[in-house]
Parts: sequence; structure tokens; C-alpha cells
Amino acid sequence: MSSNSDRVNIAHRTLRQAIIEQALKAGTKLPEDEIGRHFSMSRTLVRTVLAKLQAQGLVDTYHKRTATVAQPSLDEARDAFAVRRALEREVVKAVIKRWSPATEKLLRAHVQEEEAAHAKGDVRLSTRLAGEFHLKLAELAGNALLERYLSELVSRCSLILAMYSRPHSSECAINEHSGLINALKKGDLPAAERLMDEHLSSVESRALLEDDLAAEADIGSILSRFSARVAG
Amino acid sequence: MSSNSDRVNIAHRTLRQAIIEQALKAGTKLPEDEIGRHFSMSRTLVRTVLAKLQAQGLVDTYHKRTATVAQPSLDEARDAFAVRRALEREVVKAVIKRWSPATEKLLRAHVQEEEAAHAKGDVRLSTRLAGEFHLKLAELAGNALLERYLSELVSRCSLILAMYSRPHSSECAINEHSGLINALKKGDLPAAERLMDEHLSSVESRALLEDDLAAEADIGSILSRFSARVAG
DNA sequence: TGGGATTTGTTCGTATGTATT
DNA sequence: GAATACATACGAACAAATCCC
Repeated sequence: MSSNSDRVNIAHRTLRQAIIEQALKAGTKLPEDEIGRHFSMSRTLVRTVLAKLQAQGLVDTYHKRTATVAQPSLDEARDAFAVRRALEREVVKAVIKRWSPATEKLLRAHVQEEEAAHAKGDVRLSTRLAGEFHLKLAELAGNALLERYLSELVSRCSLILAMYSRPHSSECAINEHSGLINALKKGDLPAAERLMDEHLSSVESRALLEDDLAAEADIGSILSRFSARVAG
Repeated sequence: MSSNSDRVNIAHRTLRQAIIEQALKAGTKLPEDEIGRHFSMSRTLVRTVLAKLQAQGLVDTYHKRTATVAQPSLDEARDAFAVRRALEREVVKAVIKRWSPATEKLLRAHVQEEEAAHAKGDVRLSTRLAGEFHLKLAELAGNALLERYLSELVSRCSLILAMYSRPHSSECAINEHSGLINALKKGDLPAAERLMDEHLSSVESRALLEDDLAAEADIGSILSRFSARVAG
């Protein structure tokens, strides 16, 4: 049996991923009815999903207007990265304070996954893992509030990158993750902060204005592909 | 005529203030029906208010249980201040970058208000203005996302201070605000960051374990007092 | 422990606003 | 511009869980 909150979570994850990967393009309408039909839930529940996505900056909602996939402006993009940098610095500080051998093991394993995905040439997976590296760090900081904010920001920044950055190899990012782990292990706070700042700046600077946004597409068929892929 | 969103805003502001001033004590139940009756709105709208308050960390909600005024633990208190410090540092940086004569005028005027309230011995107003000083700074940073997060955190920290700190004079805080303005005006980022950190630390360190939480009280009568006081 | 009163979760019809022809 | 189609906002009613004696 699948409870209501299960369905809400699945819908949330699915939509989040579809938006971040730009399968649902910026500006696409997200009518409550259609989403409800797809995930077999009532409009009430769809609304809670859309509310969460709005909090993460992934959808825009206006009064009595159909919700749409968010279209962050370049200014909003800069704002998001500025806040993220401020919080990631705090993460670095906290992770150093709580460092343990288990921490290193966890992070190294994640970077290995990233390398494997990159070797396979799976861009979508690489991108996803790159974001999750930062979520793991945030988790290790042991501050639930910080983790929540950062999880919102990682989503938001992922959409921004998808919208504005030209697709290209992410190998440098993986090396930067490794370098950061080294600095954290040494307990070298200034170096770690600097590496994190530079890392985020290099990610942010990939944001270049994209030419055009492609035509509309059928929501149902897009979500069908995603429902199969996103784990339960 | 009073629209639905007006009523939502009024209820939100009123409850926020009542919680921060501990007129509604930590742990007090907030049944949807009773709140709806008081503010003349349906449960649907009450729920959106409670959701906002939860996002600010002012109420706790559990599944199928009555919402209550939040009772942040000391750990959560430390977490909130850590995040706040990280964000306020970013605020300081942005405000220096955008400094103008109008900025100074605005901030000095606010400090004067704080001084007047302190001179009158109006502790409640002083506390409120102290928080609003930081909100004004956040506004001046020109980063909407940063402002939203900080507004949540100022609420959260206000509740924490009300719960844990012994009531005492806030004159030092006012001086600290003035000192910060001076550093901002000079464009001295390191000094401003240091002053902000110290200011927040001194505020945080007031948090001392309080003896006991007083008995329950009637929500209706408390809210009645507040409805009169909180501006439309 | 049991059971009635209370309170929340959810649905869905209607009202109201928006977009489009 | 008006009319029509469409989508959301809201609230009343019912179902289900929790509270409390």
C-alpha cells in the first residue's frame, strides 16, 4: 500500500529531478489537475508538493495562476550563490570540528562514485552526484537548520546551472572535491574555506547566458519517463 | 473590507509577536479551530499561517497532533545562531558594497528609536527594535533570498532569547549597533565582520538556562490583548 | 484500559479569478 | 471587448487519529 505521504514524497522527488535536469523546462506550466492525475493524488496533496518546490525556488506561483517551473533571473542566480557561499563556509568550519576517520571514508567513497560516473560519461548522474557531495557535507556538519537551508540552495543552484551554464565536462569539480577533503582532513580551516569559495565561484562562473529555450512539451510523457527512473 | 490575505497576514504578525514576547509560552497548544475563531478565518487559512510560523521555527507541528509554540532546545539554539552568524557576515559585506548616505541616515534613525525606547524603559519595544535593526540591515543588502532567510532566523533567535535569557538591560546592544554602523560607513569589512560576530556572540551568550516554564493560560484572552496592539 | 469528545487530514463542490478566442 | 473555457482559492463536511477522563 502506498500512503499519502509516500505519494507526496515521490511526486516531490520526481518533479525536483525533472526540473533540475530541465526535462521540464523553465516556464512550463504545472497544472494541479494534471499533476494530480499523473501521481494519483488529489489537488490538496499536489498543492503541498508545489509549496515545497516553491520554497526550494524550483517553481514560481502567483495568485490564482497556474504554477510554473521557476525561471530564476541572473540577479537571483547571483543572490543564491552568495547565500550558498556564506553557508558552505559555515559547513566547512563545522565539518573540520567534527572530523573523524569515518567522515573521510564517506566522502572519499562519494568522490569515487563521481569519478565512476564521469568515466562512464553519464553527465546526468555526474551532475546529480556533484550536488549530493555538498549535501553530504552539510549533513556531516551536524546542524539540522544549516542542512535544510543548504539543501534548498543546492536545488536552486542546480536549476540555475542547468538554465545558464553550457554543458561541459565536470572533471575539474571532482578534483576540487578531493582537494577540499584533503584540507578538511588536515584541519586547515583557511585553506578549506578558500577552496570551497573557489570551488563555488568556478561552478557559478560557468553560468553563461543560454541562447534559447526550446518549445513546450507534453508534461505527462516527461513525467512518465521520470517515474520509472526515480527510486521509490 | 478585509481580504483573506489581509487576515492571514494579521494573524501571522499577531501570533509571531505573541510568541516572541512569550505571551504565548513555549509548548502552548495552538488548535486550528480556536485560532480560526479568533481571527475569523477558516481552518484552511489558519493552516497556511501555522505553516509559515513553523518555517520560522516559532511553532512545532507533528503529524495529526495539535501545533504548539516551539520549544527550541539549547542545541537548536546554537544551530540557529551559527547559521545566523554566517548569514549576517554576508549581510555586512553586501551593505558595505552598497553603502550610501541614505543608508547611514536610515540606520542612525533606527538606533535613535532604540535609544528612545530604552530611555522610556520600554523593554518590549526595545527588544523588538533590536531585532528590526538586523532586518533593516538585511534589507539593505539587496539580496531577497538572504533577507528571507535572515528574517526567519531573527524570529527564531528572538524566541530563543526570550526562552533562555534572563531579562536585563539591552543598552550594550544599542552601542554595539552604533559601532557597527561606524565600521560600515568606513567600509572597514574586517572590523565590521568582527563587530557583528562579537555582537551576535554577546547576544547569544545571554542565553542561560531558565528555571521553569509557567502554567498554561487562555489563548483567547492573550490574543485579544495582542490584536489591539499589533498594527494593521 | 475503554470510549467519547476533540482535533486534524483529506476530499471535493462551488465561487472567483485568469487566459484565450 | 465579451464570452467561453479553464484553473485555482476557499470552505463545509466527512473520515481518521489522538487526547483525556
